[in-house]
Amino acid sequence: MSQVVTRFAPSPTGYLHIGGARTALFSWAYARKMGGKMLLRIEDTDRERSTEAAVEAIKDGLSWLGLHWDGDAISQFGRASRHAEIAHELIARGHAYKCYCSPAELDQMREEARAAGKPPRYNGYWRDRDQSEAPAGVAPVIRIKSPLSGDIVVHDHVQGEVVFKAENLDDFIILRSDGTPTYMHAVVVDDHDMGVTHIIRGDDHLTNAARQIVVYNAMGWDIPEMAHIPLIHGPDGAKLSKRHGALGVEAYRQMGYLPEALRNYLARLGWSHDDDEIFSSEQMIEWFSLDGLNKGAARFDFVKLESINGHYIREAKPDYLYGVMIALAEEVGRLADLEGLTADKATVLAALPELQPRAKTILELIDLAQFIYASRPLPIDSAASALLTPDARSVLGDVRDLLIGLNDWSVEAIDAAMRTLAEAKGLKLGKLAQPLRAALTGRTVSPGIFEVMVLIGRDESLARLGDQIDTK
RNA sequence: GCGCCCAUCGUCUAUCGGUUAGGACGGCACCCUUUCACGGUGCAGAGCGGGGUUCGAUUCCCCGUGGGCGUACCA
Repeated sequence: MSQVVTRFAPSPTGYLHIGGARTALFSWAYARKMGGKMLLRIEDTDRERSTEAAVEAIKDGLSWLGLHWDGDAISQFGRASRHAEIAHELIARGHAYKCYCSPAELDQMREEARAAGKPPRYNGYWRDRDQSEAPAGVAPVIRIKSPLSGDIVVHDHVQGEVVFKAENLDDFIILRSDGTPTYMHAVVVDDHDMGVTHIIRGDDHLTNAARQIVVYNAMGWDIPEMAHIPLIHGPDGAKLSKRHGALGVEAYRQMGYLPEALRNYLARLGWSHDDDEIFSSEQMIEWFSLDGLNKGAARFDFVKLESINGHYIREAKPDYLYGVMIALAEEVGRLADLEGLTADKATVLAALPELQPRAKTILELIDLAQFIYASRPLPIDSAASALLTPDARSVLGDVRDLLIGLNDWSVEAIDAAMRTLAEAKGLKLGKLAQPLRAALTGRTVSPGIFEVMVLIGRDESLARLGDQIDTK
């Protein structure tokens, strides 16, 4: 019974957003570190907003990031009768009661409290009132009896001891008038029943923790260890918006980020292990501890994410990257690229070591590979065509004559021949190389142009060169 | 309004009373160089403000300021 059990409990009202992904990452890392389990519970009690598609999106997102949960995902909605059972048990124990107040009466109470400079709260009208006074035809809610005085303290691994005065908490609803549980109640019952020992969640739940402790105490249940991690903010320090990165993890995949890079980046947002920046999942598990969690909110920074992504692209094996490129081209509908990458697989694989250091995302990697399968005559972008002046084209003519006579089509041989030619004509090598690059790739940026020539081969190289010399 | 949380370079962070306040991303300069990257070297860049406590505070306490979260028959 000493096994650690954590849980990730998203509500399926949308995709797995970036903040949720990080919460899951920490819950997962802690469970793995402690040799315990991470459970997945879908908080779908809000029937209006919950969708099956969102459940799948969340599971897909977790799987893509490599955050595997133990056992089957649990539906909170499916446990409604258990929640109701506990609510009624609480009444029987004298810790809860039925309340018949109307929304209008509730509004009035809140207004009065606010006017008195107090937190807006329920005033306990039905707390000790006899049920015989109940109005006819009104379905009651069940409220828990929150302590009237004293402190409720949350012992938090991140925030420390957080004290809430009992008078600031009201008798909140645990069971709605339609018999369904509220979040505050369902969470406690589920965490208890699931044997959760450590609750790791966003600190937007910190005040909720105090309310939930009321339920734990009323039932006489042990309170799990808690760690409320700070939220992720946008670059301006305010709430994370879509423009700032509050997207589903699949959006990151579609932008060309590698799961290991996103995972690594997210881990460093609010958690640290000395000065380590780059680490594998295994290392994170080995190093992870609740003590390493930060208290302040972190801002999301796409630039740093890109940098880390670039690192993982550089380190990756070509065949792995090739697979990711194919899958991504298909996912985002880049059919021409999908076709070219598939048709010229061997060349792409051979070119990848040249491409990798130049790409920050998989999308960029695909762009960089386009010169391989581009069909003639190549589209020339504006910067490249600016390079193809009449003078440059005439130089390219000399280059072509030289290359036609070249027997050894290797980087070394081409390099030597080109340098000799440049010297003979009194030109810097760049004067030959840049127009050549424009002609062979249609761009001003590419891997080493001699490498490009070897990659696409002699015939294709000469043909592309010819396209630029002979037209005009 | 009320309650709670937070605060080190632009950003992510190290520091757990004594440091020239360290690293990473980004920026700038230089090197490498056929372009762009990669790589290498160097530079600039921070303890929110005010009070305490202490021989000594970035670090502990209080106030202020700024930001965040919560305040639902949402989760």
